[in-house]
Amino acid sequence: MNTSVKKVALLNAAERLFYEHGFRGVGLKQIIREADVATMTLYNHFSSKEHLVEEVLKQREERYWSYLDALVQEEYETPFLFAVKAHGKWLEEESYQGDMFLRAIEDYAGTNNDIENIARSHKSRLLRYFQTLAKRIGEDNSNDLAHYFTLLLEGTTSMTTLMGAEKATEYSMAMAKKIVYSPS
Amino acid sequence: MNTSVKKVALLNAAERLFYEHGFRGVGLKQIIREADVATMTLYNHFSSKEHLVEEVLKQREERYWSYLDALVQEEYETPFLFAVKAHGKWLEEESYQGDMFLRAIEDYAGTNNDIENIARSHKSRLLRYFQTLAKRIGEDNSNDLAHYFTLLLEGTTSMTTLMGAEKATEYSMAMAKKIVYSPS
DNA sequence: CCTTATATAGAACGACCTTTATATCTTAAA
DNA sequence: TTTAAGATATAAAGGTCGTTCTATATAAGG
Repeated sequence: MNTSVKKVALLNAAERLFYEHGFRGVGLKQIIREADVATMTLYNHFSSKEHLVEEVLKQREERYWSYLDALVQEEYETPFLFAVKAHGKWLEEESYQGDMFLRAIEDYAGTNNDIENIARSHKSRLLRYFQTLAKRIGEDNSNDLAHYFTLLLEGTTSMTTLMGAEKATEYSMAMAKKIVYSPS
Repeated sequence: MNTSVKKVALLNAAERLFYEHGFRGVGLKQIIREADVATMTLYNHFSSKEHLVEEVLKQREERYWSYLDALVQEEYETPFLFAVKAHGKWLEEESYQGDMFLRAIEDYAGTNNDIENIARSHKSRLLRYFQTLAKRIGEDNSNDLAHYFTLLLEGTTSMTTLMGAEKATEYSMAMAKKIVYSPS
């Protein structure tokens, strides 16, 4: 048994609470209570709150890419549009209120470099993902295209906070089509 | 003298610090120190930290619209593109690291409705602004267009955190042109 | 059986937080 | 000159925070 059931409970409770109320808006006491775990159990698995934040971010990144990969590979014809749609589904199910990684960057910038770097690396991976897609298509301005879609997904996430994932995705899909089927 | 010099110092210090480290990442002690003010002076002007947050948001909203209005009216021909550019300038000068209103919504959702409502009303005002512009143009799908540009600005703000305002604005301007000059 | 890992409850620590209280000082208008 | 408002310094209350400590319990593996 590599990962204990208690550690999983802690990570899940922490991810949910951090996402709902922000990293600084949640105390360890609350996490411990909701994970139904003793104080020292937390400190046996994570050496500090900030290390817990790091692990939560890593877990969320993994979940995000698993979710996206699984969906995107269903449809291979128009990977760009499908990525937008898949991201929209992720927002609907798991990200109704902003982006945890962006918040981590903002909350810990200049305070905790480890946390900030983990969050930033997730974001650069998103850009790299679109760059790979764009090159495969063989566009001449593939780097620009990748940036457009990164910006589009970021915008959709923000809009989700304002009007829900369904409407946000509806608009971002329409924009995505304009971008894909538009002369460069 | 309607607003005292100390109150202004408090609001400015608070806005800067809240923006840099988040509402919960800054204590009143730090705000008081950097505003060079006594504790009771803060409580003479603001009845609590959360009320201070409200006033900071109101001040920032005013500054944002003053900034945008002043610039947009310089060029009246293509108001959409110019709004994107003006927003980019705002990002460059005052918003290098995410959006304060979005953070307020996320940090205080379910905790403080007053703060959340102030932040949300700023966002709905942004949408209304674009709706007005779109109607003036006389597009048939003016409501969609307004949403596209709201999403575009939100995306640009997020991208600024990731790669700076200059590059973010460069890409969002290119996207804006594709959207404006694209068949509906 | 013994060891080791994992878990438990509960108290306590010092630091920091927001807020209130008290008492003094400046200043400008009435 | 008196008065009232604004600002000051200092202290402390009351709470929460992250973290550590102690001491005990359980269960699986060698």
